[in-house]
Amino acid sequence: MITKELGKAFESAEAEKRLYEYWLKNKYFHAQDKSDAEPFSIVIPPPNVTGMLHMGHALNNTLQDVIIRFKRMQGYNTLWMPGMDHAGIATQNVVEQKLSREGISRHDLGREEFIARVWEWKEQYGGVIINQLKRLGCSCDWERERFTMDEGLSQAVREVFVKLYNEGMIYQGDYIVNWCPRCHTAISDLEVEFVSDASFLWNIRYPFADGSGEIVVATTRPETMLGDTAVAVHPDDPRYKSKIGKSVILPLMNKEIPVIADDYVTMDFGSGAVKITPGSDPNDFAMAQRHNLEIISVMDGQGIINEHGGRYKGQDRYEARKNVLADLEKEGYLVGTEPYAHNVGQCYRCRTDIEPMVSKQWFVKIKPLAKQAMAAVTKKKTKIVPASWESTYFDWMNNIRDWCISRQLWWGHRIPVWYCDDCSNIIVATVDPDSCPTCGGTSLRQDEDVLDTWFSSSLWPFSTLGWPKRTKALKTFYPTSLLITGFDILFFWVARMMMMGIYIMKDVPFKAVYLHALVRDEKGEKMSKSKGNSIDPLVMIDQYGADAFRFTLTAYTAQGRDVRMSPERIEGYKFFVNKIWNAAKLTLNNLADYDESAPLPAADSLPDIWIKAKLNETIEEVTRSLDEYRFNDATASIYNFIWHEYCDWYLEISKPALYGKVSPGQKQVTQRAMKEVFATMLQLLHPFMPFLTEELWQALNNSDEHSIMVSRFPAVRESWENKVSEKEMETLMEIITSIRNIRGEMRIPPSHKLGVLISAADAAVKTLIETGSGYIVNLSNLASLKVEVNLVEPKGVATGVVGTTRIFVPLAGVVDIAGEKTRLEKELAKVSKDLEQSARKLANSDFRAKAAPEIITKEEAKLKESQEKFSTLEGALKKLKEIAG
RNA sequence: GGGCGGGUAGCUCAGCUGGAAGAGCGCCACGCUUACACCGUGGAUGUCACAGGUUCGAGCCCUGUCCCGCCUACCA
Repeated sequence: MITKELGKAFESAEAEKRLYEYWLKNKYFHAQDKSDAEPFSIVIPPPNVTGMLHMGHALNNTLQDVIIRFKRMQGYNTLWMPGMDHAGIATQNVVEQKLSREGISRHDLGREEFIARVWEWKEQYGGVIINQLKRLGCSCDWERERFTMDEGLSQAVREVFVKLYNEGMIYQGDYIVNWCPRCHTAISDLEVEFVSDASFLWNIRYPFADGSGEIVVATTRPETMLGDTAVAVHPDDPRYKSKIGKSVILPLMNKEIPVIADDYVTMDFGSGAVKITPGSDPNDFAMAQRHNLEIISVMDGQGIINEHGGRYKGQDRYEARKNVLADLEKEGYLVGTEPYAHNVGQCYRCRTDIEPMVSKQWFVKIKPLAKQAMAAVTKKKTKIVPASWESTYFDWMNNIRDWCISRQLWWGHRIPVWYCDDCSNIIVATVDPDSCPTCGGTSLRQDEDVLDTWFSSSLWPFSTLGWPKRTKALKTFYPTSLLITGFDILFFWVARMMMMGIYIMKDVPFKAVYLHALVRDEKGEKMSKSKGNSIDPLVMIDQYGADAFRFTLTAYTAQGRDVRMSPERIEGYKFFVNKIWNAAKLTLNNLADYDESAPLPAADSLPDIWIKAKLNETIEEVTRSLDEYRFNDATASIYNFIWHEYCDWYLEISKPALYGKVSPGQKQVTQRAMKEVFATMLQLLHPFMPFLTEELWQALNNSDEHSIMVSRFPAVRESWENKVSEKEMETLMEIITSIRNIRGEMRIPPSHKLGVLISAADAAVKTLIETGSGYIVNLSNLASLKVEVNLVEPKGVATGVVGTTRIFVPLAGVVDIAGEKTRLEKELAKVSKDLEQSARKLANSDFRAKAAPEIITKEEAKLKESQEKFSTLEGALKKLKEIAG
């Protein structure tokens, strides 16, 4: 048969480009809206439109592609839905920075013009990551690519908002929220990151208004005292019981505030009294609501003290802190300062310290949604893998607070709420209203805020499939089969998709979710630009090829473990690619004169049967591993098969047959087996190394008519199972290894062809060895091989033992006898340790009484083997000593 | 403060339901054998963090301790 000639090495860069285009051209990535085949769908975790491919994306998308290609080859109607996220804050930041280089702000442009600029930016620079995903080999259905801000998805957002609003699940109100003074927007609890700050605890004296002494409070944020509206103590605190209801004078502000009692206060912290600033602290805000306290905001949206801050007006919050402290000191109110470590909340986007502020925001009532989302996991409607994440999921859901969904940004889905200036009616609608349905007035103002980006992301599994339209795609692919994502967005995204999917679609968004770990550097540190330890995936692809890179990521993915990426390991798998390439060259070269149509002259030889049995086991392992998302096991299994079974043994042992040194018939039989095994092996490897396998598949078939990616994934074949032949082949392999071992240990030069004698325990073993003698002679470089049943050990030989078989390598004239003596002694020590262990176990009556029968049988066999080996080695040693004298 | 994960060969890590400790890299020796030196053949290397316990049997199960990560939390 004709195969394509292969070059010296796999040219990954050239091949990747060519083959990806080939796949696209043939629409192999495209899923059918309607099909007889069973559907299998995954939605991509949409990368930010501003994003550049980093290691996290590379890992996440490689795993998705592995599963998608695997399922596609298994015959499913496979959809991998791609797309991007509009990333409200991030994108707005990028465009604002660009504008500031031009010397303008978004306010100079106005809202409409600014948004137009963002779209312009998106068209020009946005979505580079899509092309980067293509370089990884991702087989997404690009024809379906969606964007959270596109028309359909925006409609979905409105529909959901209106539905939630109408059903009382969305409300608006003045509450304390996390405010970022730099981004000028509220953010959700999740978007706040806490960092430890080595600061101070300042103790401040608040005198009683009636002059009867004072009360000392401690704070980490003295500047907020400007907005204090109470001092709280524990109701049971004997020190303060009598003071409850009295007033203290707020220093610097000279106003009276009450002393109240609330069991939120911890008696044994500090003085047991705490200042209450409802406008600047969420706990204090809650207390203010319980006690009907006045709520004063002393800062504006930029973190600058406003008119409620008295003489500090106009000062930035850090400057105000300094001045407040100085004044307190000066006026004798500062009692003490102690070093204190506490956590400061920062904006996850820009690292600015968060300022808790009271403002009017929109919220989603979350408890009812969370309840359903938990039930779905409890009832296994959605399976979380690894299951250990379930407790984290439940814990978060149980302690969840209402979701603040409004953002004071311009880029995003504008809240579909209008206010009528004529009758102050509120209109919540999916379509922009022209006039007020209540009074008919036309002066309508739309709410200025946009929605949290995660709001639209939470709809992703159904909005991308066409909802609110009832599309065929939606019917076919929802609920999706699987979600693969990093555990870091379990709350941000996974949990919210669960809630929205169940609420809107009345069904879970995905039947399973696989959470993978984070990619770190070699030292285990999180990769980041600022640390300078990040590895660019694209550089890795350029350097080692996408296949080696993907294989590395997959091989690193053990459940529940961080991925520590190092270029050395990628290089190692590049060597694996090279190994496969060369094995392919050998394979293909030896198929040149193979006539597939010719009748088969003989049955498979022992190595042929063996390699198929091994391949069968590999198919089973790879399939099971992928079914269970045990990615590292899948790669280990296939790596071992290709390198150590196919290359190291099968190809080597088959060479004589392939070179026609056995018989013409045998050559053809081996060609047939080799071709089949090689082709199957490529298919097994395809999900991990799509480019290399496609290239070799086409070379093997000398055609690009049928892509490997739409070929049928190998299935286990009962006819390939053969435990007996496997065992026989293993015996031959062990004999070969034993002779090689003696050669190596005894420093017998490879050029020296040995004459070996083998003693078989019985006629059956003798026949086996004789049948395989060609393999043994060839692979252990022998001049001659003689096999007898119970051969008497000759003098001056090195002895090897394989089960009941004894191998004698004459040493006369080759090496000194002392070397063999050392080798035997070493071997003997090892065996006697095994022997002792087994004997001790079997001598234990409890073991015999309680262990499973098959374990006992196994142990007995082990003992027998050790005993035989021991006596053989001992005998050999004795003989050697006789010679040596 | 709670929760989770981890501590196995020099390094990075596997080890699924408890039954003779594994891989890759590195290391040592030998080798240009007509696919591959990005290779081949052979070899060395472990008180499985520590202390108890359960069990005939523990890297794996239980208890405690010590380190190291991460997540979460309203003690000012």
